[in-house]
Amino acid sequence: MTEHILIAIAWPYANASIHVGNITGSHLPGDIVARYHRLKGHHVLMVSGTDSHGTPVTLRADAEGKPVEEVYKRFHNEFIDLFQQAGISFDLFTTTHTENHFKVAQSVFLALLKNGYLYTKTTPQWYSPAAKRFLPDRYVEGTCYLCGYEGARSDQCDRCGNVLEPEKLLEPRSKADGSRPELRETEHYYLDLSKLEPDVAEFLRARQSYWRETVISQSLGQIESEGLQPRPITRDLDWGIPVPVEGWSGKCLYVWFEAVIGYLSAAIEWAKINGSPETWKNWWTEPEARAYYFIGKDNIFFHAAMWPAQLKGAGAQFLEFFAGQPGKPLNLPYDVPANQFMNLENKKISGSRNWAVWGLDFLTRYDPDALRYYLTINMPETRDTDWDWAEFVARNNNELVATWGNLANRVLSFAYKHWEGVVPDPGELRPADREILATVESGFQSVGNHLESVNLRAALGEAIRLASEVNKYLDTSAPWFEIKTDKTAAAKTIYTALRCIDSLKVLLAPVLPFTCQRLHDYLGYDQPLFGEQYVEEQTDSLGSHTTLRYRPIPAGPLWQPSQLAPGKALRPPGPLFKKLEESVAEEERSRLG
RNA sequence: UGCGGGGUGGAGCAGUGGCAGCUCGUCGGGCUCAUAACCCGAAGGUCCCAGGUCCGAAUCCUGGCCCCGCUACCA
Repeated sequence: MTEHILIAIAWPYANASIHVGNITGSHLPGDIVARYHRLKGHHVLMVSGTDSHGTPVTLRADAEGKPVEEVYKRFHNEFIDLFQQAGISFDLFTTTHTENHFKVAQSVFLALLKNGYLYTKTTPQWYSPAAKRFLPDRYVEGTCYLCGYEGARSDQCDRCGNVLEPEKLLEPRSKADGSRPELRETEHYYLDLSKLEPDVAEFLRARQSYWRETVISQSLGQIESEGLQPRPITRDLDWGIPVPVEGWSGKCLYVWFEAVIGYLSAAIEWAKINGSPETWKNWWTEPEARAYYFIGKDNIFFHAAMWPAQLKGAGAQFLEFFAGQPGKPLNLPYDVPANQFMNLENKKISGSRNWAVWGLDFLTRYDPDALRYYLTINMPETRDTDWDWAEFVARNNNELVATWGNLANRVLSFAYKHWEGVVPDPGELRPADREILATVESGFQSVGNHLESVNLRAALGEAIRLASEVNKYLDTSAPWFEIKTDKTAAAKTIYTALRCIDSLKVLLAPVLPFTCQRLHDYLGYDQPLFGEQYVEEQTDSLGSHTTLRYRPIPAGPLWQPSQLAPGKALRPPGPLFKKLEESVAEEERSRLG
């Protein structure tokens, strides 16, 4: 049966480049699961985009003396470049700065308003007369009214560790320009999360059995101990989505509220530019559809508690405001398999200190599948992990190159050399041949189950273990010996081994799409394993924005054991991976900091 | 202070009640198809410490010690 799978990936913020921690945290795991479901023949919709709004972007633009649009677009285009090179195969990677997203976000707001989940409240906020704007709490520094520390942020003191009431800060100054802000009254909308708390708790309890422990404890656990408090969802800002209420000009939807709505608006945009504007509903309002959200641990509460509250609160009324007619309510997340963090050489990644491995920079020196392999086998699924350059080199050489790459290469070159470039005819297979085939083919269940439940390390480990089984089989059968005395026996061995690597190619393809495609070509196939990524410009009333898209191949399940036919023509093989010098570790370490 | 995550052979990790496992490294052997790759074997652990529960604990309970994160625009 064909399923609809929504792969929702965290939206990178438009004020910093993407590093390996970001990639292993959300983009790569999402892509692996998406590719797996595509191979299964399911209908996958994988979306994300650049989170373009908010104060940090405007401050950065001010600092550079450039228009804010220019700054967000620079990062947006950089993200697209990286995702294309790394094979992060979004059906649509867009941005929050689109006419469509504005309308979708405003419709969610209006639905919540109509359903009685919003209220307004007036509070004092720090206002900068110099910059003529309100400042976010963390951009106001001053003296802590509890301990007297002079470098406290208005919402939190670094020295005494207390959470502060921003308006009580002494000697306030703007972090942007040092000027002295003043308190001004301002009115904002609040999402009454306390009203939605029972719904959110029920939603989480229903999923408790299969969600990651860390995610449950940080969402359900926190709600049970502290409850859900109302939160403001608007800000005094001009770079963002206007509040769709008369008399509220100069105020925008708060980024935490608005950006997550991108998962919905991107699906809608995708359907629209595909010329089938209603199809997004297959993923969003059909209850059997499953939505997976790939995020880092810092985002757990927003995705596992707040976003479900927004969706539940908007409910069927979303369509009333968006399309002018009522419809089904929106689907809540099926799973939020959040990852922990990846450190770098035992220290926390820090962009500003250049303690980071940047995605684009990495790909100028190494291949994308080497990156994807190391990030997957070392993915922070249950705890923080560490990127260690020496380990990267060792795993690349010992596992990727030696166990898997060498297996494919030795089988292919032997076959190509001794059977004039075609798959040998094995005749009747021997018990040992059938046994190794059964072992490898069991991977479609075992590896598949791991991918299905988003245990990607385990999935990859299992696939590599199966490759190692084939190496043992080859050693036992020794076709290089058989060929001297009994070419028929060697044909059985090599045919069997070819079928094994043909199957392993599929099992590994979600993690290693580039090299598996190469192997697929060597094995003589003409149809590709996956569709292709391409860049396309979209135009709307806000101007134009670049999108990264994916052109799928005709549907049909490829996730099944090899059916390699004897006599099939092979193509001249070559090594799939590059072995790395051990000196690489030291060279790379010297780039840090 | 508080909250969270950890302490398992040289390194990195898996393992939540039943003979302690994986990858790498080390040592010895085999093979020569393959990117000096592949295969076999060996050495190496009081599973942080001390109590407790249990027929039985790395795994559960109690107490203690140590490390890391939450404190910076930074996932």
